[in-house]
Amino acid sequence: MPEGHTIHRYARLHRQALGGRQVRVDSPQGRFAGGAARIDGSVLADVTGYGKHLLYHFDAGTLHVHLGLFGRFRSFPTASAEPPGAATRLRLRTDDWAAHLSGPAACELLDADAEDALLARLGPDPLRPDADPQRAWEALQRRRAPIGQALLDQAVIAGIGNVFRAEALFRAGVRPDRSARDLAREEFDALWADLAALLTVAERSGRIVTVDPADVGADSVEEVPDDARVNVYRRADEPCRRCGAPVASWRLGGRTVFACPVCQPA
DNA sequence: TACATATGATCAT
DNA sequence: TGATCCTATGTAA
Repeated sequence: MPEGHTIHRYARLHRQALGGRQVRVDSPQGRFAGGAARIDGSVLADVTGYGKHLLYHFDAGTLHVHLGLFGRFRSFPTASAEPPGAATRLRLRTDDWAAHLSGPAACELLDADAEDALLARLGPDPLRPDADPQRAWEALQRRRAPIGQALLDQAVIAGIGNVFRAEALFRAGVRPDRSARDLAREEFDALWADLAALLTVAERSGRIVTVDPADVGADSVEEVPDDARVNVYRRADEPCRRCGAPVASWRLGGRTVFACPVCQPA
């Protein structure tokens, strides 16, 4: 679930449902009880997403949430909300609407310095209007790591995860183990623009679709079936949708990467 | 019931 | 590079 599109989608939905209102905050699980008590009942001025980080700007303090690999929100009209499970680290509620968070890697209050430090270590986020791709280009010039590894580094580009790495490199025809600094500027520009486009579609729809709908017999992104959404991610040994060659996978930067050996030549 | 795996990141070695 | 943390899910035993 959680790459940058998920975070920005939560930010938008939570801003819409809870923004500008007094929010009840608690921690049914108990592990965030102290922090929750400090912001409980204060007004949620805004919710912002930056890369894979969510910031809830309460009058009484800033709440930082990072979903990690497992974190997720469930939301419901308050009247029909299910009882919070034993793993519900954080619950946000108004009279109308409730969100339950489980499994986050981070759920904590940040002071202004900590918030600045957090944002300072992130690269530009393609989903943010203020993103400066030049910073990402310069960061890539400084690395000798492969591009597939650099793309997962949040200090290079914020918000990219394992699915978008595999899919954007496939669409760019770039092999993940090529050196980051060997990318041509035109290749980088196209990659950035494609990441922004893919993330935007995913933020709106709530799912990652990186195939051309026509390639899988669909008329629109919405009509692409769930089992045909991506080109290479988690499709090891299956035929490439473009050329039919078996999709390859290997470990890169501690994660599994997927690529077509033919469409992404060395 | 247990195990493997996962769209993440950090810390130790 | 490996261990570790967080939770849910699907498959094997």
